[in-house]
Amino acid sequence: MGRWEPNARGRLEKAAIELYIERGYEQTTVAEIAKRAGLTERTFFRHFADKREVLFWGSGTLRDHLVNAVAAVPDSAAPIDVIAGAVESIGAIFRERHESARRRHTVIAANAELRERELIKLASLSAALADALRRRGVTDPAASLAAEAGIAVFKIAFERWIGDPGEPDMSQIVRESFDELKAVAAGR
Amino acid sequence: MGRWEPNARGRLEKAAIELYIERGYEQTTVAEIAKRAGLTERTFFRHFADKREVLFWGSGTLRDHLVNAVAAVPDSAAPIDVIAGAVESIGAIFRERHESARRRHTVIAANAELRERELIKLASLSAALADALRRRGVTDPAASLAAEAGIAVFKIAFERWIGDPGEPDMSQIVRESFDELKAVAAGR
DNA sequence: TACGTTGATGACAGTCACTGACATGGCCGT
DNA sequence: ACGGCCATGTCAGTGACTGTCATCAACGTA
Repeated sequence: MGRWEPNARGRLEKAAIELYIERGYEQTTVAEIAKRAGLTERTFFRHFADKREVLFWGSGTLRDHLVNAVAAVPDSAAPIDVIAGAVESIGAIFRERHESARRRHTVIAANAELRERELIKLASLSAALADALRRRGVTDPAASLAAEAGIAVFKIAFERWIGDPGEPDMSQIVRESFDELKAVAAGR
Repeated sequence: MGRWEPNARGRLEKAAIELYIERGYEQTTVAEIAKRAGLTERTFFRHFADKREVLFWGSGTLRDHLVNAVAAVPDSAAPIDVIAGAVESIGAIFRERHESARRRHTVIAANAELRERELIKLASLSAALADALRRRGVTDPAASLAAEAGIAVFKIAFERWIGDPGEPDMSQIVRESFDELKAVAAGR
């Protein structure tokens, strides 16, 4: 048996999310999170760069998934369809997590600092998508525009998915939203 | 003559920008800003909600301008062209401010907190544009998508304008970028 | 002219996010 | 058995931000 309980990071994450839900993000101190996890404040900051990051550290996985998904699309596809395919494939990741995603989204939506952090994470997804397109030979500004538009679609599709308890498949909503984008951009 | 020097807010803003450029945002304390402006730290926080906001309080003006510009476009225009017209009209505001915009952008780009704040300000512009479209009868998700796409174009056009010292007219770049977006969305 | 009100600022103590430096003590390889 | 490793604890900071009360010129009003 170890000197310490295992999975310190996981305990901190669980404690933080519980407290953010119970009493709100601003009303929760890092000392309280650490105490509930049986650790000290200093240890919290060894695992997470700041009080917000505990809700966002998983976004690296999402970025890697998107980049791999872009690489998997056939070379013949147009940039916007490469992006659409990659964003659609995210649906599988979220399939079993509708309820936890909804809870997390509620916490984030209630606080401006957390919304800021969410936006910069989405911007980093966009930057990664644009990079992946450039590696396929797509030039700027088309690469940046396709990536930004794709993330815009993702944001809107995600909110619709969160708001619809009966729809487990985000991919479907993403597809519809890309079609809407194409219609809007065509001036309809 | 007043009890205090006039234009406290303006002095604070000037001092803050100078210091952010001279030694960087993180290396500048609010106490130093206040001292250079001949005021106290407490007074800084009466004029600006936080240390970042001093670079962003002007964004309300931009939002109002965009909303008015949307209202000024003929009813017959498609949503994406309404947004394009509104975003193009921003060019006039920036025409004489190429150099100060570039300096400000350099400061923001160098710091993650400031980039976060910039993103949430852009998101609030997007929300305002979507509202303005809804008031014209455009329904969701078309309104949100057109607004998000428009802000995405603005971000990209703005960076190109900043990077091109010989191009004083952002409107031209915005127009080209909207055309690129339309081409990308059409699968080209 | 006296006087009460207002509003921007100062002074000051306090909370909390975050950091650097050093100490502790099981674990693991030799 | 020993010695270094590493996750954690401890502690003393710094700096952003807030609440509260004091100050005092300006201004309106009697």
